[in-house]
Amino acid sequence: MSNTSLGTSLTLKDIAREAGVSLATVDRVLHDRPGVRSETVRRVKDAIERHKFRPFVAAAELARGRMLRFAVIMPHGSNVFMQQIITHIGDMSGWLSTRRTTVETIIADVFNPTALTATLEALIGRYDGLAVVALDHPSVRAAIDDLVAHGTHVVTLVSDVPSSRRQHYVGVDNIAAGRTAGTLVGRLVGPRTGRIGIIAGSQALRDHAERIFGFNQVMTEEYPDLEVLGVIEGRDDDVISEDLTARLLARYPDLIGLYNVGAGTPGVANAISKAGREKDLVFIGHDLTAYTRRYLIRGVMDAVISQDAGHEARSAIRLLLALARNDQILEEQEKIRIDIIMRDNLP
Amino acid sequence: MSNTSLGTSLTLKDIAREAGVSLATVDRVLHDRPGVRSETVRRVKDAIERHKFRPFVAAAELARGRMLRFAVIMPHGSNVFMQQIITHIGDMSGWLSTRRTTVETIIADVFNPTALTATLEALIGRYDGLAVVALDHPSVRAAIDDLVAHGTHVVTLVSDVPSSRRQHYVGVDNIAAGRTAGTLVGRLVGPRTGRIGIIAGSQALRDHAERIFGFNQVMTEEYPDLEVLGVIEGRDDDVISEDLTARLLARYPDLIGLYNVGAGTPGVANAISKAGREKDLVFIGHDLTAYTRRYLIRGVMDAVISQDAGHEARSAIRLLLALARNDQILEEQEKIRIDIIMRDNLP
DNA sequence: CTGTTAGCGCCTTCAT
DNA sequence: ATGAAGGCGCTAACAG
Repeated sequence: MSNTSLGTSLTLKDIAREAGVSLATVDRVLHDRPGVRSETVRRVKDAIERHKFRPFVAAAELARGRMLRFAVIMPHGSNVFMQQIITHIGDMSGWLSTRRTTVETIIADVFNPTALTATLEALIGRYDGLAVVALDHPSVRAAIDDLVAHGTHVVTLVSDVPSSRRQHYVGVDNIAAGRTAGTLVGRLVGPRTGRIGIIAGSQALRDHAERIFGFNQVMTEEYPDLEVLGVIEGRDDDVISEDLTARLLARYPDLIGLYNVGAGTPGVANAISKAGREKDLVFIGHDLTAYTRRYLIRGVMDAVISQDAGHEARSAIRLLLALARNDQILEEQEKIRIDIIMRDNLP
Repeated sequence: MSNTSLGTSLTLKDIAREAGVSLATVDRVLHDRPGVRSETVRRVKDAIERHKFRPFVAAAELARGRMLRFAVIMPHGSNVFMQQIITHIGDMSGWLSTRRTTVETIIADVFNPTALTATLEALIGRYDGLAVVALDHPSVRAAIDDLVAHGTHVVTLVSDVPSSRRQHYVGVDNIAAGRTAGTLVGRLVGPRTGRIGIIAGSQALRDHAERIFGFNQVMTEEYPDLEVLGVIEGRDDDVISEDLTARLLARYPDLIGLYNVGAGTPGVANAISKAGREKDLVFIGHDLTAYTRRYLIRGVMDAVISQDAGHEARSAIRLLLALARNDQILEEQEKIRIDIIMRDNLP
């Protein structure tokens, strides 16, 4: 029987007494605020350290008094995955209102650097925290850095801007996701040889490019017998994707595997079904939706690679909350996993 | 731009004024405490409903003043997965101390119903919340119900006691986990035919039995050409498992798949390596550990089916916290997934 | 540079 | 059955 926590709870007052100063001074030290002699700072920090004192977050929250304002910046359009994130953010509103926190969803043209930059710049000073689905572009980076410099906490969502000062990235490693797709295709086609097709939304999208990169890595390294065809761009559109897939199937009768990098999965699935290739073609895609769920159950799809939209939504909000209250972040909890979903482990 | 949360924040006082009563009365209604005329209750509830009022958790937490005491009841022994949970619980202690909450780990003989029952009974009235790795047995169920009746919040962890009054189960559906293993073996062996071996700790363990059940379900339904051998019991022990696996491999040269239901995976892996069967034998097991991680990378194992120990630990604690403070539970967040882990999506 | 003080919103006695 | 009032521990304004 081991105690994994501290016994009785100290308060600021105890530390103040210990260090021979007033409450206010301890508070200043605790928050690295100026106006305290370094000698005094040391004394106070000592006392804090000695007792492993951690202020009671509830009291701080109450005393701060202010409401927290967060915003999530999402792309417009009908991408199901993004819709899921928006829905999950909405699902938290009750929980958040109980914490005096509001979240707004701001729809922006995140694929246009100029537009996104303008949107971000206009938000300076208006929110305590921002979660942004951001394009990686110098002016966007600058806008993010500006926001952070002005005291807004920023996390990037789904798509990162690695060189910026955002305090966290909430999303997956897309190269690894692509590699996972590659391994699944390679393993599931088995000993057969033949061609493998790749359909992407656009190779100009960073996440799509990264997934393709990872996919090809695995294919060349480990499945040299499988011939990977050039990438086809379905622009994340069902109709276009169906059309392109149909042509591909007609043209290459020895096509044994298909990897859909982005959206448009219903289109691809339709083409496969119409060609009567559901059984023998290995088909892997991304994101769990009402559609892909059905395709898994029917056996049209063999596996879905997914990042949990709910987890990403909650993680972004949790991070912003922790940053705003400067509460401890449980790093492990905020790692987004690459989920492999097959028929039997559907959530 | 849509606001997903409430505007200004009301307080108890506002509701009190609205309903023409005092703070204390609103508080009573809010917590279903007795001593309020039903007519008054209605008036207050109306006002609360009308304004969608939710009390500020931070204020409640501060006012309550009391520290919360939780305990996690874990089996003794060296099961790595259980150790991971214990470690993750420990990792939260800093975060918890900031919330005036302590967690203790209690090691008990959870496989012995009498012993477990006694342990539980002795805990009545001593904790605000309990997470229990529990055996499903009538006397254990009774003990849990007793605890709940005395105001202790109880969640079951890893292994459920479905008929009890525990307010939550934190863990996975083991039948589905077994089915997932079955699908993976079936798909990964490809078009080959041959025999499939199953090694379990003990068929008397509920979770092992359920996994085997799910595994066999899939094999009979979908892979009738694969002959599944009778279950071998390695008692979750590396040495025994290695020995048994070695015999199996020697006896059945056409063994093409192996499913290890419980622990002892290093033993099984060793036997496979020594027999030089790493490449052609499909090997699936449970739980991500330092070992299984290495086996995935080396290609000895093809996939690991896992439940995230960190998630389970955090989920159990979060649930107990929410229950104790009667804060909203985000159900979706507490669902434990069956993770399929292959080399490329290793976390 | 440091201390004093008035709340923040809710819970909990204690009166009525 | 209901109300009044004093904190809980911290923050932030204001004094000194």
